[in-house]
Amino acid sequence: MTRMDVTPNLRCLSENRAGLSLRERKKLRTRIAIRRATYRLIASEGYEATTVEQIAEAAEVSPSTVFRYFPVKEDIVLTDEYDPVMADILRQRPAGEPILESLRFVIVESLRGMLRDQPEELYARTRLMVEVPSIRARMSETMSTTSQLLAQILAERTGRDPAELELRLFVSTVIGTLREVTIYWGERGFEDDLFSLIDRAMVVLGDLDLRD
Amino acid sequence: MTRMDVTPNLRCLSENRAGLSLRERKKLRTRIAIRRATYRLIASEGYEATTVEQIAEAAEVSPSTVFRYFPVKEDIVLTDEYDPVMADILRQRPAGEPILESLRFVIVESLRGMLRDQPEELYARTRLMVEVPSIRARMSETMSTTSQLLAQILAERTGRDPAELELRLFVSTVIGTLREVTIYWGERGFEDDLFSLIDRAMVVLGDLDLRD
DNA sequence: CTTGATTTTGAGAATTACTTTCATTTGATG
DNA sequence: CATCAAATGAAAGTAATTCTCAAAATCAAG
Repeated sequence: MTRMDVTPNLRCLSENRAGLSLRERKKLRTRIAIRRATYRLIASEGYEATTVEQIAEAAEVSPSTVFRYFPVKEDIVLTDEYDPVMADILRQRPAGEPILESLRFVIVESLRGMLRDQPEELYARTRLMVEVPSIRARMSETMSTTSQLLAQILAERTGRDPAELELRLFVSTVIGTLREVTIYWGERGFEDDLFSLIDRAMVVLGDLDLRD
Repeated sequence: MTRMDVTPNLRCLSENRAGLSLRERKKLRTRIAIRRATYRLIASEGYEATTVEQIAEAAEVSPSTVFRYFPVKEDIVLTDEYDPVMADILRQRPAGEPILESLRFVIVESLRGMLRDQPEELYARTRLMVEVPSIRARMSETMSTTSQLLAQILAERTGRDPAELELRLFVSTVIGTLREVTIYWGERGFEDDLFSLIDRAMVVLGDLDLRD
């Protein structure tokens, strides 16, 4: 809800404490504390075995507060603030650039950002995506939201109808590919170079393009 | 668990009562009763508002039994027996056929079958997919299983490694497209012709193909 | 058709995610 | 400091899901 007013810094995300009121900073701290506690507990106990009560205790807040910040347990682990980042990157792409290329750029840049800022979180999240079906499922939902957002932006840029089937399919295919690549990467223990995998994926997408 | 021994008839699925023991037939009847009761209740009360207890009562079984048949509430609504059907259709495709064409055929034929055998269920399910996020999420998971199954078959046919990234991406893209098209279809109140939508989707996928 | 083995079912208790409500605390502000 | 609005915690409630165990149904032999 309050996410809109924070212009996201492409560099460091959850550290963005500049110019926030005491209240806001406290909220941010709580949010981070909950997430940290969760990742810690999950790492030692596993996802299912970690109850919200434990998380609350570890983060030194009440269970109600946890639910206030993250309505669904899975959200704690997969809510990321990268949607607006991706949106920004996409908006900065030249209008004439082929759509596939724009999306590739967005994906690569976002991943690069995540790997730079919070690599551990990216690994942890990917691991969860591979291991916990409910998280994987929810992640797909998240990505489908991302997909809609990007489609919206591309619609503006190309003057298409954002609801147009073809555009939706195009974007969701690319995002779906990102999902698959990430899972593949995680399944094989992060041994491959993520960006090489993305390159291979792009080859498969080949000259997928929107025609008129 | 017992699903493997039933060679699925391409014509009528849940009616396949031939040569089953009393026990098996009874189980099948229970399964169908639960599903029917669920769809009925959902139609009048909505998905979230329908509790498993109500379902159990309506189907005249105990809640435990419901959970024994469908471990997760969502399963009642989205478990379908079409995976083996799709697999069979795919296996019958000529080895030389382009993969995309094979998959298109599988999709079109399966949908045709569903529309013929249980159109109401297809509509109901699609409606749920559009309206209930948790179902949509789970449906994606289901489709990803389907996707793996089909990839496996295609791997055998083409002599590829079933775990190969490119193959996985290819199949999951096509299945993901089916998902999107179905949602699109449902969002617009089933006004479009489903098969025309699929044709349009195939145009977007264009000459997506696996190269070596 | 009776008996004993096997399967399926139902009853009930326990866990846990999630919701809702309300009183209390805390930061923002004049 | 006094006041208002937002944030928190406490507590009770709902519903999904799991587990356990005993009763009932089916099956396979004799």
